[in-house]
Amino acid sequence: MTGSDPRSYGHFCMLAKALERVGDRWALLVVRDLMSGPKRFTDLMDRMAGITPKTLTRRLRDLEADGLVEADREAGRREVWYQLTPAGEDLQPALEELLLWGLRNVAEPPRPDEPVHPEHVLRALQLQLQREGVDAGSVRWAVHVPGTGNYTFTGDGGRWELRSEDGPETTADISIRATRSALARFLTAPPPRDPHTEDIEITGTASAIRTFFKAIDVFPPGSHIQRPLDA
Amino acid sequence: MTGSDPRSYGHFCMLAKALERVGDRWALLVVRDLMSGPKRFTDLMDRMAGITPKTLTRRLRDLEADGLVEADREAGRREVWYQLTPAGEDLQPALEELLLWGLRNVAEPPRPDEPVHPEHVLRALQLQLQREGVDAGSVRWAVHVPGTGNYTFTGDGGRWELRSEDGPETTADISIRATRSALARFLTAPPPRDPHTEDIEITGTASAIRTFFKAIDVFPPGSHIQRPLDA
DNA sequence: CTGGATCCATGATGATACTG
DNA sequence: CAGTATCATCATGGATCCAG
Repeated sequence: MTGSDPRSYGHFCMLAKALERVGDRWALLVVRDLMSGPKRFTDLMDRMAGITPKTLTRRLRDLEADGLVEADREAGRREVWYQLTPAGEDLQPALEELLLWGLRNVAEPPRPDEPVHPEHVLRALQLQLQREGVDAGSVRWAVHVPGTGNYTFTGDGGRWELRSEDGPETTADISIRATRSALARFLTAPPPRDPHTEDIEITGTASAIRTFFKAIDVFPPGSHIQRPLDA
Repeated sequence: MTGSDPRSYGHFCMLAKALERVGDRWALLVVRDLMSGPKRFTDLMDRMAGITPKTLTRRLRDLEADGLVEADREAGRREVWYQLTPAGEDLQPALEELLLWGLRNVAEPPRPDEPVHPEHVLRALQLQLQREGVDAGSVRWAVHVPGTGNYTFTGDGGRWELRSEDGPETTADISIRATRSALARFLTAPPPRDPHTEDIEITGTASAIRTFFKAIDVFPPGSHIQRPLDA
């Protein structure tokens, strides 16, 4: 009412001001997908199944105007690359806490028709391992998901990292190969997990595989403590 | 086809699932104001200037359905008290990170007509002191703001707390008395601050007041490191 | 092909007034 | 005190189309 901008809350509260910038529908999901590096318009369209081009355009323009996103439009090049500014990257702690809240409070198994991007599942695993302080020594896990690229999961003394690998497969302690949905089902199922699941292939030394299974026992959260019995 | 609920993102991503529950407009501001204790409908209306009763009702019903908020409707009593469930309280880390992001990235001084609630400003100060690890020993500051109640700010070895005081004024090292907007202007102005500002009254020993001013030098963020000099 | 824009439908939100 | 009712507006979704 007071503010010239109807989308403003008009409160002198930094949470309200934060939400004025990232509170719109899809906004934080755009930031999430740009967190792993610059992307093109169609890259973002692919990852965010369900968004319309109109809405994505609007979100990118808003985020750009608020200084969270930067568009690289090089002359003579077709593609437009969107990337986060420092202010955008600075949202990482908030995104992590929101993701962990979702992990703790709305953990539902994936529905059969629900699109799954490996990066989102692996990111959840990484944050949970980090949060629980799981220390599996110095390990390196390669994850291969046909159609969405390869990921490398590394742990070193309680510190975990997730990287997307564009190049050829690198050496790793274990190698996991699965479809998108199989990976999601495997990781979201409560322990104990079956090392010989049909639809997922894990290779490596028996010792490395045991280390892997022991580490991911903390995922999903609460599963190693207790399981509520319902759907 | 994909989602029976049109408000669902339809992604298997815990951040998306979190945003399905707290991503609606005003939702996180409701959670914010319930974080300091149970409130009535009109309490929330007062704090969230600009929300319409229809929208507040809708948000409370949604949050209740999602298990974040609980309504106490005692028979024979007019008032309805809303409070957070454990899942709702569990949002505190996420709210704190979002607030700190706002503090770091959109720090604007309050506009003259902008309603200010002391709790929001003091909460920002608390989080910043905590985040910066400021240790002022064991201190107790009383804040009196006519019309919005009293607050007690306590610090003990790097750990800071903010409480709303319903009862009479308790003993404290210093006592701050100001209007809403004066308090906001005082705290959001970059240091060095003037201990003898006209529109704010600070009482206590000279030593205690020095401790106070030194502690709040970290607020707002970045102000104690460097100030951009333009023009 | 990428990176959008346009048209239309609908649901969410805002403004204002009123009620059990 | 705690909402509901009504109307207006805006953001978003769905589908299609277009320019470089």
